Amino acid sequence: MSKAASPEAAAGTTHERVYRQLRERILFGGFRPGRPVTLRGLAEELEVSPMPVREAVRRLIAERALELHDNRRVTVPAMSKERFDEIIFARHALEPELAARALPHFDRARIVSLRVIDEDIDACMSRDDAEGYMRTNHRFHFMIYGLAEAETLLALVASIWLQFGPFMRLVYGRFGTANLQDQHLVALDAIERNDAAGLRRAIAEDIGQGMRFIGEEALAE
Amino acid sequence: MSKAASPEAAAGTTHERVYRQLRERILFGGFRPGRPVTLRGLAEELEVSPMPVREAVRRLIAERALELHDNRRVTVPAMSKERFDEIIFARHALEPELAARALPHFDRARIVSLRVIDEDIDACMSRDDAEGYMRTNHRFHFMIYGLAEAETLLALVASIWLQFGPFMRLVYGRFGTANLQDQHLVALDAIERNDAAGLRRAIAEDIGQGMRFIGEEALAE
DNA sequence: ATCGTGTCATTGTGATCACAAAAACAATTG
DNA sequence: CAATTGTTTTTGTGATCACAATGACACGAT
Repeated sequence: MSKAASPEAAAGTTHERVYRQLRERILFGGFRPGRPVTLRGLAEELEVSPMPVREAVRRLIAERALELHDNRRVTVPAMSKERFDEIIFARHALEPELAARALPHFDRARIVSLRVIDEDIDACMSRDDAEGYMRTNHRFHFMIYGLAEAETLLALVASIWLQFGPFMRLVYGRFGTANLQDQHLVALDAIERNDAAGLRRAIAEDIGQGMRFIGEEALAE
Repeated sequence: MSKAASPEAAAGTTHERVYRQLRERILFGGFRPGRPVTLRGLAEELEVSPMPVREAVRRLIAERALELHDNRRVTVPAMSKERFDEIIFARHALEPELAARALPHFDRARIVSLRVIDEDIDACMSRDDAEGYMRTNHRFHFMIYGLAEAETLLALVASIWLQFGPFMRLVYGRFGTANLQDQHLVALDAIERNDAAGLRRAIAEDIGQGMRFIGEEALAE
């Protein structure tokens, strides 16, 4: 058993732990786009030496979750209309497929926990809990995608989520989450009916609607 | 002007140079899949200290061009039928779109140089020059994709190419490139006719045919 | 011969230091 | 007061060292 583990190999190292912490912050809104991120600053904050931070940051730069400017300064990338458009396209191109591939691997227990997650999402939305909404929404999608047994595609999608995470947070923080609709019930029904085409449509619809809301609110041209 | 450059920021650093060298090797067949890659070994070979190699390797791991096992050993990942299938899907999902987006940015000069590249490809194929074929084929595709002005999508595709590069090389080295067909002329004609749908089809066809050849030869189940 | 066992070399990881470039700040000038 | 210059601090980069874990290898027992 010397093969790399699915989520991540070489677990237990410091830079792995740092990587996860930074990743969480990026996904769920710990960083504000444009604000510079310093190695020593993070190191002190996370109480580790600058070294593992360097490796974690370098990795996040490669995943396009952070951006290295030619001043050698590192920031969370700002969103542009063009970039946002590319992200929407990539999500539409990959995520419905991932969901469809996950379909055969669902069982009763997984569907139940997916419904529980969805209820959490609704709860967060109604109490306008932006971070909670993002966390549970992320969990909902990646619980599905993770069942697809398609690591390569999953990695692509994970990288994409890292890229619009901070921006999404910004929008929800400004405009609230209360007037979002829950599109996930349609997906859940499709899963229970084992309806691949329906699931694809539901995921695509969820992406289109959620991203349209964000785009219209924050990227008005 | 403090924005990051398109291809890469912080150019001129040692780890950037090392990164490019390793990337070249991976794309065009310097490494054999499964063979372990050591930091100190590469450092000595490239005549740099282990430090920049560490950063470059970490970055390539994040791009899934290298794989970090839980023994903490780094290798070029082996190809599997499942992974290959995911790669084909992702290429079909992204590359035709990139080509279509590049279409408005073509001019006479670019079309000419694209034809020149295509002639080089044919030359390499007929003399069974596997590495030359891969280099020119890569240049052909990324000259098109690079015109799309879609950095986010381009990065996804670049990562995918890094993942099947070493495997492709293995196949061509074993079975030769002589019996490949040139599918690029169809694409070139579509570009000249400004025919987006036709270009999409041509790129998709090129992917399907090339990958099918590789898959059938090397991944017979 | 084959399997265990102990030794030794090699590896990735993390810490620390040195340095040059960049940014932040202060003093000075118009 | 605004803009500019000069100084100081902070930053990323690269080098080197220490260390624990892993792999390679030779030796010996069954």
